[in-house]
Amino acid sequence: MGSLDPSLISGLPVFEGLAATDLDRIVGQARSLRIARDQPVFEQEQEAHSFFLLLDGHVRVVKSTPDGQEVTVRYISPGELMGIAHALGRATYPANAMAAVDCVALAWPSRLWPHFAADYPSFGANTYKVVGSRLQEAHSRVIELATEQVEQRVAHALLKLVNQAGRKTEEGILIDFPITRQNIAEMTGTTLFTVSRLLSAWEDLNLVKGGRQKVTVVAPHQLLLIAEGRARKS
Amino acid sequence: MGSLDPSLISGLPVFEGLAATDLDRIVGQARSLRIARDQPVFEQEQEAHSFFLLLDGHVRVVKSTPDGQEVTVRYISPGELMGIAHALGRATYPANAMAAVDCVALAWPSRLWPHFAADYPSFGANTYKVVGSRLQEAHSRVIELATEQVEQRVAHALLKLVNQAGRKTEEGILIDFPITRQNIAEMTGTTLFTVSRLLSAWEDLNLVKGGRQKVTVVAPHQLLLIAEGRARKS
DNA sequence: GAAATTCTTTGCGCAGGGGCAAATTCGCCA
DNA sequence: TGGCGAATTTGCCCCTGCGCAAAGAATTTC
Repeated sequence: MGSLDPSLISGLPVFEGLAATDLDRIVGQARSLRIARDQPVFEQEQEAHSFFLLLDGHVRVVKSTPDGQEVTVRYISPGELMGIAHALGRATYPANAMAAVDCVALAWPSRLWPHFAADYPSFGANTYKVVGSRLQEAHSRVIELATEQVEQRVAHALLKLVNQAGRKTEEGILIDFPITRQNIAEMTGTTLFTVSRLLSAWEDLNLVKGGRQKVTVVAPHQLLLIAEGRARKS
Repeated sequence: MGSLDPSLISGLPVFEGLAATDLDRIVGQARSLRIARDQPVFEQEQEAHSFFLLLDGHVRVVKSTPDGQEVTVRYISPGELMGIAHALGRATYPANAMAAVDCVALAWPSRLWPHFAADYPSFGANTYKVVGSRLQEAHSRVIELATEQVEQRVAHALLKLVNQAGRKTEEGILIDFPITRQNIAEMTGTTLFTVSRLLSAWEDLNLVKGGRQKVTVVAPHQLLLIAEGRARKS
């Protein structure tokens, strides 16, 4: 067990409303681990032996279809839970999780999950809230996919990324981990070609700035207009 | 309060593991209500005053986008919970629910929800399982929308409907409530025109049998081939 | 029973966006 | 520093599936 600063952890939403001593007991049972970039945190269909709290880095959660296509379910940011299969009533992980950059996480054996939920009601309630809000997110994505054009969806995806992992630079807001056109395509249900074309077009309009495995959003407000389908159609 | 047969209710998954006396206390606090066809059960953005258990009928849950498009989130069948906004940490309903046929439901005031979850742990656990499985369903739909063609998605939708609300007839399996091409389109992110064309084509192949607000699946297995993209592409 | 509504079908046109190939650029590693 | 592999761009083609309009059934209403 490494030397983790509890003050960094106690402020997290997952632990809200938890007594300090309870927090200690929970965190005390975790092991901390480091995951190198491009290494899996857990894998689809594997037995869900652990659940995790990401402390640092970014994790890409991807579902693979039987025929080999991949769909990115979400990106995990620091402070978020992942691999909580047991909170969904599953014994296996529903997706692959890959470290997008070098990461640090806490891990608990899954068998502790029911005890935590029972012994520390606010922890239980908090994690169920997580599941609830992910359900709402998922519904939003269904609606986006069902009603929006590719251009809008890609714009939405960029804005989401920037809000959740944006870092200010002098050029604009940079997505703070390596991300390929293919990755963006997997988030939006399109192809890397179409994403590339869109980014090129937006770069011409000075809305974004591209780069290898890199996107910087220059004009978020304009992008929002596109995302909402309110952009002037040239 | 009407005269409801508790034996019909005690077998439901939501109440699994619940002592008979606890079940009585829960059901005793419900009011039962009848909802006429095409009447709302609850409406998007309304304060979530109640949550419901559908006893009979079918309810269509639809989300409306700001620009007026509608996406069907799911169909509720007898025995299922609906309007459980509070289990998602919401104070308002996230969608519109319309009775697809005349329905009977139980309703509890939402403020009882936390008490139920606390006082009857298996009820709490069961409902969280519901949320968990709906999250998984939602992810499946995201994947379908992101990776499958319209033809596959419509085939999937029909099979889903038939599994959840199919009634055997001499012609095949009939979807047991009125459903329009438009409704199917809203489930699959396409247009009523495309759905109509697909159904016409499938009718020519004797896979389904259409009708006004009616669909009968004649050859589920063939339809499954289409749904999985394994149909011979003529 | 006639009219009005609602749902469905189908033709026609076309654009959004996927697929593929080839060229190019970038970053890394030896 | 030169070369290799991965990521990206772009051109070209074409097909899926949407939009619209108009016509045709099936129901409901008066």
